[in-house]
Amino acid sequence: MSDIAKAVGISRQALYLHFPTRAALLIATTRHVDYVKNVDRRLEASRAARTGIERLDAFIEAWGGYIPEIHGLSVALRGMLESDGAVRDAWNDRMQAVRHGCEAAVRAIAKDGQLNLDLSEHAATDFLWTLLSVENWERLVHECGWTQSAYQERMQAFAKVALLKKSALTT
Amino acid sequence: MSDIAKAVGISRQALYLHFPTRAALLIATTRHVDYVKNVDRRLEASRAARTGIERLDAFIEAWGGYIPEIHGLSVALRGMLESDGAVRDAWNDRMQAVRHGCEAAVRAIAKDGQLNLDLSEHAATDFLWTLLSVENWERLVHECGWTQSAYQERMQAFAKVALLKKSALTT
DNA sequence: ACTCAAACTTGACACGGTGTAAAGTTGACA
DNA sequence: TGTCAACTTTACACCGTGTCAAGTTTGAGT
Repeated sequence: MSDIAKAVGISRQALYLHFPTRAALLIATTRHVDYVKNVDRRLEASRAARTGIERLDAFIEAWGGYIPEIHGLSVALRGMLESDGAVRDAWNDRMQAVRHGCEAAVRAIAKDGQLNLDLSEHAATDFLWTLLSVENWERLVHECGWTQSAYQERMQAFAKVALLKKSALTT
Repeated sequence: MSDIAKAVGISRQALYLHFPTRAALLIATTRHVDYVKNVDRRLEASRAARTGIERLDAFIEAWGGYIPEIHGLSVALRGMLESDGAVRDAWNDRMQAVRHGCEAAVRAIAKDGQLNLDLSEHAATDFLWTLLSVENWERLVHECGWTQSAYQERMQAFAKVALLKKSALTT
């Protein structure tokens, strides 16, 4: 809080006047970033897709491209997940938005009759959502040194082989 | 530290006599758990496998079955990753052991000529390692409610479709 | 130009958790 | 009996979060 106040050029107490707790500041930042970067619009851009596969690709591109922009914030938020309920709620809320995107893509694939027969829609959503987690992005891009475009292409490929039935893969 | 001292039945200061810092205690705990549960032996059980695919399955079974046992500890450790270099080293060291297991499985698959042609051994290792992260296990088992056996089976299936070339998948 | 409220400042303090320091107790064993 | 290690009690320093109170600046409305 001191560091932020210093950076902003106000006193620490003025910061507390605006944001009663550190958690509140982070949550407000999350909301603000959402507003400025317009996550929801990005995620729903994939709605335009006609086929399930197109939708999956579009979703992975939109979300995968968004992760780098929120990464720093997500690290700060995640550091408080256990200790602070409000942060947990804010984080879960955002992650549920991502999950809905995953769910929609899976449903579109299922509608096309192309979902892997071994998976329920629910399990497929769980897996896609997990695959696309910020943590996995961090590991692959930061720790393993994948480029952003390699990340996106490979995730699209992995998602397809995992979620689609075999007959849909040669398409 | 107070809570632990209380639970152990000694004074907080006696605890500091044994472990100079909180981080040291966690690291020592990690070492002890490793010793008691013998991770390395488990992970290397997959060495016996004759084919790459067998090795992959055995590794996922061994590591996947081990995660629940270290999960609580891993949560504590991860909470200190940013702030404490020694914790980071200890954690990275353990994670590198897992990565070596992944690498060995990937190499065995490549030796069989069954590795997905779109992936280098390195990229395949990166992906497998990421797929099998403790964080993903948490998300799927705790948050999504997958059973441990569903986790293991599905991870084996996902790993195979992601890493093997198409001609090896019908086997 | 004056007033008033909101925004902000300074300075102090409480609390909890980590880690340090010092002096005293206990018990084993040589 | 002496001594050494393990432990205890008590006290304190430091840091970060959050609170409180009193005083100052600013600027919008009349």
